[in-house]
Amino acid sequence: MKIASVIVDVPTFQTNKPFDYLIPEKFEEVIQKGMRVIVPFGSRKVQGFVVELKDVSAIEELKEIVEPLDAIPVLNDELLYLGNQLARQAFCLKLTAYQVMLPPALKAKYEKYITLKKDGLGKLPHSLEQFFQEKGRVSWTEGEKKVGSSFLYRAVKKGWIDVYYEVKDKGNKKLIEYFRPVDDLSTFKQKVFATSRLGKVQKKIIDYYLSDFRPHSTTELSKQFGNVRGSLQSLERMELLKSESFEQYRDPYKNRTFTKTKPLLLTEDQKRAIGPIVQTIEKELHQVFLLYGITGSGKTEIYLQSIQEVIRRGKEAIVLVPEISLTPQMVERFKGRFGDKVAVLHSGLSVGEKYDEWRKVQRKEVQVVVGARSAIFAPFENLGVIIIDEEHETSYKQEEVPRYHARDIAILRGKMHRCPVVLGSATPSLESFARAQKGVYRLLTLEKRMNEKGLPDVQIVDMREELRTGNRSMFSRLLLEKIKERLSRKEQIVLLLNRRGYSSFVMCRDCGNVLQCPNCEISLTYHKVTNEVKCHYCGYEARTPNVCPDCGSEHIRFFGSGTQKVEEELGKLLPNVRTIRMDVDTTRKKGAHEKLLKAFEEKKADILLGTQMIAKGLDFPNITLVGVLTADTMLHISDFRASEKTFQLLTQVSGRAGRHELPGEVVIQTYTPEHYSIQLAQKQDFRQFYQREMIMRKNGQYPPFYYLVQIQVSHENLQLVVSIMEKIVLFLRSKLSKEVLILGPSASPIGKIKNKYRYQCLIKYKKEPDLIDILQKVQEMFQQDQRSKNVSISIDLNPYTLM
DNA sequence: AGCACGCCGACT
DNA sequence: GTCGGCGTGCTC
Repeated sequence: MKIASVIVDVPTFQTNKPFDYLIPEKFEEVIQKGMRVIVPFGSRKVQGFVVELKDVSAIEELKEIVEPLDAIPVLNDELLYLGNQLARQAFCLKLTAYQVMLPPALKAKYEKYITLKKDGLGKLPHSLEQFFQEKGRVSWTEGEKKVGSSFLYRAVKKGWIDVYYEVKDKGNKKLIEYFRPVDDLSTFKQKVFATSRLGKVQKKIIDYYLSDFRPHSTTELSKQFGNVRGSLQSLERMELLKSESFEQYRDPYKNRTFTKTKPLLLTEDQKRAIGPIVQTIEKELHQVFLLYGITGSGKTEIYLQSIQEVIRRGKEAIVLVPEISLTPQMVERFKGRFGDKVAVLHSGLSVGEKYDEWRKVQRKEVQVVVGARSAIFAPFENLGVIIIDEEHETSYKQEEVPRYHARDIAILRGKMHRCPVVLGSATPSLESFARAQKGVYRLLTLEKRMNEKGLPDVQIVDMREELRTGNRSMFSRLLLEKIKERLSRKEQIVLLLNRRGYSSFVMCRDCGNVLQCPNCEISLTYHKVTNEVKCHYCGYEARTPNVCPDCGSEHIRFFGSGTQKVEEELGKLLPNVRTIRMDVDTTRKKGAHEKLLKAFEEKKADILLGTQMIAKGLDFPNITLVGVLTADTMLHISDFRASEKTFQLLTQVSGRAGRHELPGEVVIQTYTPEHYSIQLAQKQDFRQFYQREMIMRKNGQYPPFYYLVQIQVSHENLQLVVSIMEKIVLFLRSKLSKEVLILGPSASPIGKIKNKYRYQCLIKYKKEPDLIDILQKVQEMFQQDQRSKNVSISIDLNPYTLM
């Protein structure tokens, strides 16, 4: 095995295949499949993944691998297989697939350097030459700043300077440096005695060691005596002390203690549900379960006890939760039960923290991973169960390039490990429930709430009626009255509004002109605090104009209400009310989400006002009222899942009220009270909603009756976009079967984003065995355009947003 | 991605 | 006649 096939870190389709390299003799024992290596590629050095070892290559002249980057492969055989599968189904590069499966810390960084050649002596500007004298080499960016890139290019041509690349090995592991005495105490004393001269600081350090004879960390010593690095190094040279480094994990939960919990006694309902799961774990069978349990019915306890069984058998478990509900509360439940057997992976962690948590898995120091979508790639090798909580959540589908669904990966892994996959939800996705009905998944149900409490009382308020009777505020009389009632009882309230900012659009009352983003086909949102209008798609910001830019009229008005406006209106109606606002704007900073929730938990506010991010996971005993300000905002977007999403959101948010001793109430305000998704959310009747919605989907030829593929082309040039899209559709029509429905080409619902026009087509199909290969061809056919003209063609299997 | 090579128009 | 723009092809 002297040759390694390597996928290089060059993100283009042209290089999306293995390149062969010779393994130098000194690394023959070291280099394995799945490791990262540095290889020469053209004129530079790049990172790569070894995907195969072999003895012969079709290529005549091979270059040698420079060096390995890992001691243990970062991708095991299963992950390599998953990566290839992912690349195929998500139409992405193998490289990209490997990268999403790994923590971002392992992604290579490159730095371009220049060095001075003999011929360049005296030819460069002073500022640059000085640099060379000081450091010997200069980073390209630094040099560029000094003398400009064109000069540098010329200097390279003239042979004055050399350019080379370095793969930056980021010291990812956090090391703690210790100094320990070289000898035992008596030898140490003798040596000290024999040493003729000791500096002042050195003496202090020696005394410290004499009083406490054990290793001390550099940080500890520095705290005592100031900056002592130099002195310590001298002592090391005198062979009194010796430095040692230990790796230390960055523990995001280090200052938290978790109260140990014991398995709870299961209700009859729960026992019935967990039985089949445990059986499949015991028999080592693959089976997908849909655990349908109403809010508060104790799904988490079933997860916990299934995992317990898995751990007992020496196996491992992955638990996926939606990012947003990965709150301390959730983490606490798992850490409380399984202690340090748990690693946590979510986007709130720093790059280093993620890397450390990931490595705990790699080194088999933990048996459980709780995490968001990408945690499905946790490198366990002996999985006993995979759990996906809130299975219906759209955040399990990655909307960027590798467009994968965590559920699909979970099932793939479940098959390979012969273990169950448990999908849990109070409002399952239609797709999953339909599969359960067909027997593809096995349905398990929890129909009762654990505490035997009834579901909260839900009331619907017709806002048209409110308008007719002269109430033009955002709050119906009923909701306002109930808010006041809770305030006087010192109970807490959650208000949901699905729109951030102040108002959703700005319109001129004279000419009807709506302020639009200059780069996107989207109306601008008014933010009062900064008096700006913003585009939530491209980030465009501008001062709010005083007059209409179209007709010059001063009658510019704001329509629709966002969280900012509601907050303001609340302040006017109830002057002393304490409100916490939670939306993308207030939770941008790291840890802000957590902090706001904590403040609410500690009753520092009466009302929690937020967008859908508050709908999940919070479980505070004092919440007795949930208000949904406008239930219809989501209903009218052009999305075949609009009703489903509305039903899910209303049901989920209703579940926030009255989870404990105090009974809960929910008020839903709407302009379309007759709509079935609102009516059935009131009754919390999932099954009936399912029946109704399935009829709609069947008529509309949507999932779960048809599978969907979205192909989207975007570019600055509209003609180009249209012509490519047309060619694609023509090609598809010629290749796909007659039963397939191809819709389009048509402009995307948002026809332009960031100055790029967007066109799309939709494929609806039931069975199309060659589909992936045909779509792969589409990708290939337009490779040239994608590269040279910068056209982007995205193919999305089972898309979740059709915007 | 980065780089070389080749072709073309524009300018010293 | 040379400089520099871009389209194309190649990197084991």
